[in-house]
Amino acid sequence: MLGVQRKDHLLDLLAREGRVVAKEVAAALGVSEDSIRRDLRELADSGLCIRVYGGAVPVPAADAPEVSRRGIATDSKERVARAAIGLVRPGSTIVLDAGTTTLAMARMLPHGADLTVITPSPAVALAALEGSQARVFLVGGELSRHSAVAGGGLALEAIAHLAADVFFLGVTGIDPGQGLTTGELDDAVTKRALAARSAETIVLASAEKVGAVSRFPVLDLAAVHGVVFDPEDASPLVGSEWGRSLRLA
Amino acid sequence: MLGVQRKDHLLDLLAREGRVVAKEVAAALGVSEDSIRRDLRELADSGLCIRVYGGAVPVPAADAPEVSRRGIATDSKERVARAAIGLVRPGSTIVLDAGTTTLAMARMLPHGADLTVITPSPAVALAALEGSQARVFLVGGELSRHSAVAGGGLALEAIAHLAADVFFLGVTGIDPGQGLTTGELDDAVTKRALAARSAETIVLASAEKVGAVSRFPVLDLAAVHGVVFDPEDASPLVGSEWGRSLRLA
DNA sequence: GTTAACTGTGCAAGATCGTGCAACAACAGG
DNA sequence: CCTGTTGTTGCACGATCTTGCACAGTTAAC
Repeated sequence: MLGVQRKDHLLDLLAREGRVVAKEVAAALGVSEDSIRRDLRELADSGLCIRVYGGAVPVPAADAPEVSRRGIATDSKERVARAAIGLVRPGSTIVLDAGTTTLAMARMLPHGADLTVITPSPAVALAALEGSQARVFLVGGELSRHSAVAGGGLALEAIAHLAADVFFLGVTGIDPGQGLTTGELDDAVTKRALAARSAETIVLASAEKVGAVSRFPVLDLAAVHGVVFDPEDASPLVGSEWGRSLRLA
Repeated sequence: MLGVQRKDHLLDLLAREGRVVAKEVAAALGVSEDSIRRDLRELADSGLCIRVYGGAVPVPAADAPEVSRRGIATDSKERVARAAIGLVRPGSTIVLDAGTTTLAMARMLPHGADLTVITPSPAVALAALEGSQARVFLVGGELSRHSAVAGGGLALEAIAHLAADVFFLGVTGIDPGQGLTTGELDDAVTKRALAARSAETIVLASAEKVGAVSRFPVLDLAAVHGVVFDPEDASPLVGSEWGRSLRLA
């Protein structure tokens, strides 16, 4: 029995029965449990299954990479994107962050506005190229598996040589106390670098972000020049003095 | 027993049983395991099988949904992509050019092969990220409006700092006299830079490219290490001495 | 808290791999 | 017919990989 056949069999079992018990498979295939455990470990390392005590289970759909969530935009994100589009000045150079809100923005870019778009997100880049006449610059780097955005040293090097008028920043948390936060460390670094090379930074604040806090800090609220809230967001934070001051900042 | 007969038999076994064990076949055919191993190695180098410890397995078919969507009769680009996938060695770093053939390759990348993928195409990058476990590096730069591929100074600078094992090159023309050609000047420059940073360059030659000539030269045929033709391409060029020598180059 | 099952690691035996080498056959040119 | 060349084949050998076992640490269950 070839090693690859064993792994195929394991993946097959995983798909058909939703679980694999190391002991059972070892007995069924006539190999030692050690080999099965080794196989499961390797499959888990490749992200093809999840190791659990006694065997393994398939990768849950919820953990699927963000790429598959592409295209789903809540109404709130659409409204924020539309509002942000109003801030795009003809002839300017803008940076569009990765994320569903900026992806929505990329699809709404005005025609004939002589825009230059810079983005670290391949999805946003393609949307901007297809949906507008803008020149599109793609920031290179290693793509994060979770949010499909370029980051790392290569990206920082490229960003250091760029300059833009407005940076439309997407984050996962916007909180009066904790400031702007995101779920990936590398992503936070890239966002800061983009902000540093832009004359203005504007945060896109769809409803579910307001009041939320993620793991890694990106910027202080004082460092941004504006926040675009969802005009229909009824959150008390948006209506508060905090929200108002940010909106006008 | 002639060498070609042995290889035919191996391919037959591969197709019928889904695997080949070197030891078994050697005993069955009455030749040494070395010869079988040599055959399998050559078949693997041609992309006709995948070498594994103990024997070999067939090249994995394209993803099931893909097949069902497009029917059994995949087009020339799909067949070339499939054949090229067989040349991707586990653990290696590959460059995937922009184009529909390389896009098909990105969708077929083997799981759990510990690959690193470098590409100047956002569409290829997203496909690779979505369909495999590979690390994906995106080459930045200005996106050409025609083929959505990064190019220009930024791209060249980024490419200069990369290195890869194999570059899967897509062009629009492959001609014995004119060599490899493409329709955009900037694109040709990018392709050359990628080839210069890769240990090997392999050209993807779907049927409609063979014998065609485009405006801008990319490389001489002598500069590439292999050409993947469509196995079902009946063009006289492919069967000619020219096609054969390239195929084996 | 105790017990049994499970896990990762180190290790040694065996299988397999790639390479270099020599023997041999097939072939072209003189 | 002879000879040099080329290509194939089997063998030897060191390197690498896989596998099962032992053992100690960890986890789940009772």
